Amino acid sequence: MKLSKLVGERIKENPSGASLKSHILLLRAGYIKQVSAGIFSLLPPAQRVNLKIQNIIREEMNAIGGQEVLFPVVMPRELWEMSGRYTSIKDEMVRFKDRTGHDMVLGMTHEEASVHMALNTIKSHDQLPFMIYQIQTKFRDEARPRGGLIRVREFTMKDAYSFHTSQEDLENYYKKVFDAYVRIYKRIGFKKFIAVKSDTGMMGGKVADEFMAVTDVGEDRLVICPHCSYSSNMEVAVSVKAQNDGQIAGELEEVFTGNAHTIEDVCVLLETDPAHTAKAVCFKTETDGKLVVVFLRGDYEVNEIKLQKLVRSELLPVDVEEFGLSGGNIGCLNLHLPEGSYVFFDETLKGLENFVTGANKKDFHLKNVSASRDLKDVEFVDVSFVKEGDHCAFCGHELKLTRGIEIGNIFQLGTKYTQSMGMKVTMPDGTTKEPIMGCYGIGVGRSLASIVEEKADEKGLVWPMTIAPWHVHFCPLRMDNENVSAVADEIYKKMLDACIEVLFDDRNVSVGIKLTDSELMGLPIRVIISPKTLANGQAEVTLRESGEQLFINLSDLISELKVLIQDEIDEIEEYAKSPKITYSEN
RNA sequence: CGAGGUGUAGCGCAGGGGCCAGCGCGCACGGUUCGGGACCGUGAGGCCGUGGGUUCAAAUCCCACCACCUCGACCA
Repeated sequence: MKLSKLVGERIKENPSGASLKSHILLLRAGYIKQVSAGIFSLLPPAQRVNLKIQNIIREEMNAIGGQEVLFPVVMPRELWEMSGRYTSIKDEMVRFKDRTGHDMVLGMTHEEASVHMALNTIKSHDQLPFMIYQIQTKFRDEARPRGGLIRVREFTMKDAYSFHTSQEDLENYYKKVFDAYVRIYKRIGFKKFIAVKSDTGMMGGKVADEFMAVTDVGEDRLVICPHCSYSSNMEVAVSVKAQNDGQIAGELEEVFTGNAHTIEDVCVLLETDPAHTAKAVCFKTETDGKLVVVFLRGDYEVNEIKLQKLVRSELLPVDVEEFGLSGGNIGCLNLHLPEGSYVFFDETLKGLENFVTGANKKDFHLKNVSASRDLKDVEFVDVSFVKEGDHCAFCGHELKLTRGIEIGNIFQLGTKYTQSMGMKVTMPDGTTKEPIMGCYGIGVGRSLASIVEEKADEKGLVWPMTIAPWHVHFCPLRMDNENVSAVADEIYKKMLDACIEVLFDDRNVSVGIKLTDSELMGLPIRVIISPKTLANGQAEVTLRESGEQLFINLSDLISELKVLIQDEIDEIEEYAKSPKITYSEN
């Protein structure tokens, strides 16, 4: 490809409104162009990366028996009503009417379509297990797209669906997919990625793992044990909470605290610290409007996802006065709640002595409360977030908190969709059974952006050889020089003949522009010729990632480049074969 | 959906009732340079986000809307 004809432009100044490295560099290097909020066009270089990532995914999916299919983007309402998701999913799904007035939706995931494909065509246990997958555009009307390709509304996703006759068979296959995912991310070039336990959310099902590109700019908070294999999304992470010190409490005492309602104010007033308070956090259930009160140690936060599982409902904010409570003075003793209310005591209160809590009376708090004395009959549950300093629930080591971008996920779905859509297969004993499903997603564009986050430097993009849009950036300096331009044309032709993927900067522009553009675009190998190098019959070869520079005789250039390219690819493939990340039950 | 912000040339921005709407980069043409975003000259490029109002006069003031960005809520 000749750079003079490449669609897109390199820009010098940082685009306004972009703050993430991947967003800024992909814009500046001419890889992406925004069309609307969360909607982007991929320019030729980005599409080449996109296709290479897709091919890696395709190879690994095929290698574990996946059958590639293509589901429709537009689906009728009825298909989504079969699973109940036409109503359970809200504004995130785009709906519209076709010309006859029929309700249609844009596909944001394809569980329904995958069951539909198998429905009535798969009839016997003998045809299971199988896995079908597609690589296709999804549209999710995200409330707030952000970060360039990190969080978008329209995106390319690989989604796969497997069908099994037993939970055991699903679990075995699930591990295979897990390993395939590890290989995929390694082949793409990721070094900093991990698998974490996650919430199953609207997909339903029990077990779910997410693959995370570890980065400070990630949207998800992660909990990792540096000692054992435990790693989890903060949403569902468990831990041994910070120890309570067990100091002896004195007599219960009611104290006037007036306008001090927040934990901070109360602590200042009573000269204590948040770790010696029990705060109340209140919600209302979405389903039936019941009050939910959670007590937890003042320095912890409520994990609403854990809480939602306990009350089996979404949670809404609540005005506690409406339930006759005194906001800011709710405490865990002598609490009188309306019939049917939920009250939970978080495990952070277990063993807590000598603490402060609301007195359930306007303007008053209780001092010297003791869990062992005053909360004797209480059952403690885990509804709090893991906090810095907590310890691993499995090995006791201190946990680390970090952040990540979700670049893929795998779910054990169960029978939610086969059951609701009536898919059954005949078993050997003549009975029928609803197949048990797994589903497995990878965000292609998000993976592309995440690898940029991991590898790009202050000069620009840095592509791993396996997904680079072109392997070689051929950059002759002084194209006004007749010798240079003649030799350049010749070398370019030889590169093409040798099937080297090359971007040829054929422009007659200044050296600075050529060099900075090449660094910005991030191709792994840069080949320079100039009057200087030609005087020695050489080309200068620079490796983008390491900056390593070598001079190669023109006569050996093509063969040397092929070796450099192949070595780099081999190294990544070799790395992909040794999975350091393995599936863990915890 | 909540809070804040921004819309002026392809990009980054200035101008905030009155003359012809500007600067830098980029683009086109000519010339000189050229191994780290060179320089000189000439030129093209604007519904000042949209609609309504105030005024003799609006890019500028007022109202509404739209779009986009940031933070939060939400997120298979």
